[in-house]
Amino acid sequence: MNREDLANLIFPTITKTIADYEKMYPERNLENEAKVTRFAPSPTGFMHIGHFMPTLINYVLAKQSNGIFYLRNEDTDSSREVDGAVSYIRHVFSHYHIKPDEYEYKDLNETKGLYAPYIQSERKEIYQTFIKYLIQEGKAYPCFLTPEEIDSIREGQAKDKRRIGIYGRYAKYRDLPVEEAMKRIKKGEVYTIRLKSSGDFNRKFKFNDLAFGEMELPENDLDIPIMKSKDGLPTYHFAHLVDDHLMHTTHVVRGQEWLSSVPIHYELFKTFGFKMPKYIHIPLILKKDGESIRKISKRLDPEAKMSYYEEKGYPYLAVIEAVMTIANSNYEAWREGHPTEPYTNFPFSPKKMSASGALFDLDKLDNISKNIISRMTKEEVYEGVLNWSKEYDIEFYNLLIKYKDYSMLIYNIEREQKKPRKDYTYYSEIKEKTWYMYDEYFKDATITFASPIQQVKTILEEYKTIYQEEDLQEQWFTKIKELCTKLNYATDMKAYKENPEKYLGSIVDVTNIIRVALTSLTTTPDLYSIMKILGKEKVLARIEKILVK
RNA sequence: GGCCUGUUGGUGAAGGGGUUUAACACGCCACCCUCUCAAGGUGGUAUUCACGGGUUCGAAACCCGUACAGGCUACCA
Repeated sequence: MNREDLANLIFPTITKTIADYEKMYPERNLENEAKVTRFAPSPTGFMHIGHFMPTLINYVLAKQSNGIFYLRNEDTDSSREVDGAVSYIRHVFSHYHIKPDEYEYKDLNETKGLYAPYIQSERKEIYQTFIKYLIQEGKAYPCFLTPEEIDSIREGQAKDKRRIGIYGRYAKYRDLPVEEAMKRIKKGEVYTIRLKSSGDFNRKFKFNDLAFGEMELPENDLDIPIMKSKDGLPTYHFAHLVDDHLMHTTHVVRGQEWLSSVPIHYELFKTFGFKMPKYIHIPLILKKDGESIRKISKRLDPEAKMSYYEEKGYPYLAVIEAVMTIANSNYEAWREGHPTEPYTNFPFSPKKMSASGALFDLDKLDNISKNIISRMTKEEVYEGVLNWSKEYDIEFYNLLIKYKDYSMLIYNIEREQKKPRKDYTYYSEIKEKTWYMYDEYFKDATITFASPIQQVKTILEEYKTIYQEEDLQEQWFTKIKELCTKLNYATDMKAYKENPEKYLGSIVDVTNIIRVALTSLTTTPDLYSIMKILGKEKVLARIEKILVK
């Protein structure tokens, strides 16, 4: 009886070798500097902003180096799996125009890429081949510790203030004779496979993280589980080793919470003699909660969910720009110098990444978004609102379809100029800011004036007589001033403020009466533009409606 | 408890020993412009870089300690 027999007892159906798989998944044929990156989520919840940042960085790194960005589904924990998590990722990717070069969508029966399967639960045999090798080499062993035993070990360690985990003398089964192990397995005892660690916790090794720089970490000496008893699937650490080796990942971009697992990964790669990918650990996105700061939470913070941004109707690029700004401190400066280049051209530098967690600033996002919308053409704005309303406001959507050109005129107010208006922050806001332009909504508006109704009527009566649709802006404004003079309103605020008792009011009162009559609101974009778009018929009808009351 | 990482305004941050009386952007405030908004313009907004020591002619920057925050410490990823 030897380790070979033990390996065969545990994995009777595994006949391939590691070399076989390395042949099946050969080196990628890419340029020298090309980076191979991946987004490898576990489908245990819906994608949130904390996933989005690493996704973007991975994507940018691959794109700008003519490399490969692939999607891998890390579904090794079936008990925590959430329905729809994978299709939601697909949705987010398509919403943000992120196209993975390789992926596997089981529900669509769609696979792309030569390193498939990209779903971990379908790679069981591959992992087991690697584990079998370890057993043969005596570098892994079946462990018969029960959960209860492990709990009591942990309790004991905590009580004695010792390091917690299965290592050294706590690793009860690491030196169990092969015969004994086989006997127990044959008897049907439940076991997990653990790595037989050769590390020494008191020894340090040097590790270079591309974001954090060089650091010294203690070697791993934990006999970590690499295969679960329940279904023979590997744990995260082991799957990471196998997949990133076979898929030839060059750069792993992941959240900082993984930094403390590096010693495990280091040992795993060393054990097999595989080259480690480069690591870029990125800061967490945090949230201020009263006085304290914590990791952003899907449960507590609506803005953590990717759906938040879609529902509000931020242009997809606004969210990307905002995240890039957090990810790399010199992104904004680069953007200023390259206003029209795709963000994927940004020379991303891991060294320029902050090492501490960052609060996600929604004000900044709003500002970025406003700027992006202000630089769009009227057609692009229309497209944006249309797509948004199709999902979230079907009534408005129908109106937009009906009044396409008319709506675009509204979006074009003060747009085609050097410094365009910036009043739309996101698409969901546009209806709130333009509804009065549509009779369908305006008919139900309540109209109240700040000035006495007699004054209102006088002004509107007079205005009706001077209003000419074809007037140019300057002509229109001259007429307004003449009207002011005629009715004893000051034509400019300075004059009015100096002698308020001399006048009935100022030009502001006059224009605001017209504004309210036409829109029901006291704040709108330029009145002249609004009237141009409404057209003579609507303008007069809306004025008449007030006069007859 | 152990290990790891961090700490510069309200936010993201630049800066890695003297050119910093701390850049830039967002926010906020004030004023200007103005038919109301949105913009735009001008200016203000950290008595000083978590704290305490040290090194130095000189420290936000280098060293040590402390505090605080976060992460990990699962047959979760």
